[in-house]
Amino acid sequence: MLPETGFLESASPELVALLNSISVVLERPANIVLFSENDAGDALYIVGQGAVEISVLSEDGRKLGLEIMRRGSVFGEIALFDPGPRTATATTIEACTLYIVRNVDLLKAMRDTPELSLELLRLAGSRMRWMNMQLHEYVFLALPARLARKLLHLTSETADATKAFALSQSDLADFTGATREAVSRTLAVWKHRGIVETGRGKLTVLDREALRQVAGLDDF
Amino acid sequence: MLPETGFLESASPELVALLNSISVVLERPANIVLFSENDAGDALYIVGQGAVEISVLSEDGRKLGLEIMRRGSVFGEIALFDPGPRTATATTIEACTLYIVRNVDLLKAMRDTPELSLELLRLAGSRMRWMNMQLHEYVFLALPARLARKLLHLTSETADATKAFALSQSDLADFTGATREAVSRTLAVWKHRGIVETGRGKLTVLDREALRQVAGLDDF
DNA sequence: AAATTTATGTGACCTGCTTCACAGACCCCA
DNA sequence: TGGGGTCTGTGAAGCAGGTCACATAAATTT
Repeated sequence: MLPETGFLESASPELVALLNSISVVLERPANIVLFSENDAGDALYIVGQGAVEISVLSEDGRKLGLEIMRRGSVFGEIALFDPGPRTATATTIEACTLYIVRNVDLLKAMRDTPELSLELLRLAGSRMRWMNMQLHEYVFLALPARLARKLLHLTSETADATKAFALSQSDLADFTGATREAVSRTLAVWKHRGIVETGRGKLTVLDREALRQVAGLDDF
Repeated sequence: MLPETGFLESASPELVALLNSISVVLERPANIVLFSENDAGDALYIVGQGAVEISVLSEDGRKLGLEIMRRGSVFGEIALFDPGPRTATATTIEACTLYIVRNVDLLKAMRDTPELSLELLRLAGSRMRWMNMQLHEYVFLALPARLARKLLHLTSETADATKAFALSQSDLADFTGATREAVSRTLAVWKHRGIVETGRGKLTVLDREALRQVAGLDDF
């Protein structure tokens, strides 16, 4: 059974029922590449359990992490809308239960039930807004602000915000498009100010308000 | 009558007919803001004649130019898929003939004719691919490569590639996310190598192959 | 518990781009 | 024909972040 969080929370019962009927369950261990940039793609994924990292790669091997998808998140849907190569790479970072929907099955259903298309267009629109925000942040913000935003975002989903979350500084560097050293130095300053606490491979946010300030999210 | 270039070239006769029947013609002089980031948006635009610049702005007034839309281009469609604030600003840079399609009209038609939804989803998908490319270029490429790509892209649409095209260095700076000075220095090097020729407010590409090399588009 | 591996902290230097400053060049129009 | 904008070219200095090079510390293996 599909989860009822994330995009599916706001989806109609009809769409959820449809997805349940045409999706295939897939179990995957951690650290498996689900698909890579430029692969031919013909299916979208829904996360049931676990976590999947979405990233883009440069020719010379650099990586930019975009998002961590958890229970209820939908990804890989560009291939549904416009068949062609994948634009990002998806890798499990925890053992996962995934639901796969092949685009031919979904397109067939959409022809029968136009309402479904409208819901999926809404999904497309929200994904575009999200991509626009990524570009905006990357172009206009310096490293400290980008890092603060990523930390706020990535820790917002854990129920207990004070709990440490598991990402190394190298991972954070990938997610902010910076080097590990630069992240380390920035975190050192914040640690000194009591904003965060760091440990090997984990990090705890102590003062979200201060981070929001660094991120430029307080002045409006 | 709508143009039959750009997205509409690959659209079905049914969709073109529909758009013709529900669109409203709008004439606008140059240098008019059609809509701004964060405006409420409820319509998409199709360019009949002229040119429209799509850009995003930062809080502190900086601007990043994304694209110049010409005959046949469709823009402003995020508001169609997912009603909400505009994610970019659209400004005429030449006098324009535009066709406006209100999203309520289009959504109504889509409910009746599911095939139309599939075509619009394809539009959504291609726009996502394009945004992904923008992010990719901005994150992984240094100024010279970004500038080279923008020049190649912006001059690819003119039939005669050797003809000068009209953009100042400040405009190019906005389109590459750099300063006017940095653009000027880069162009000076290229001019010296015979790759481009510059004039006040205009520029001619003499050696597209050399630009492609700088852009990193030749090694594969 | 020693040895190996992997993550973190930090100094020193380098570089690409920004910022500031100004000098010329072009263009419009009085 | 000349005078005030608006572009363009270029120098000098500053700086954020990258690169390189280790030192240390925490986990993992043997």
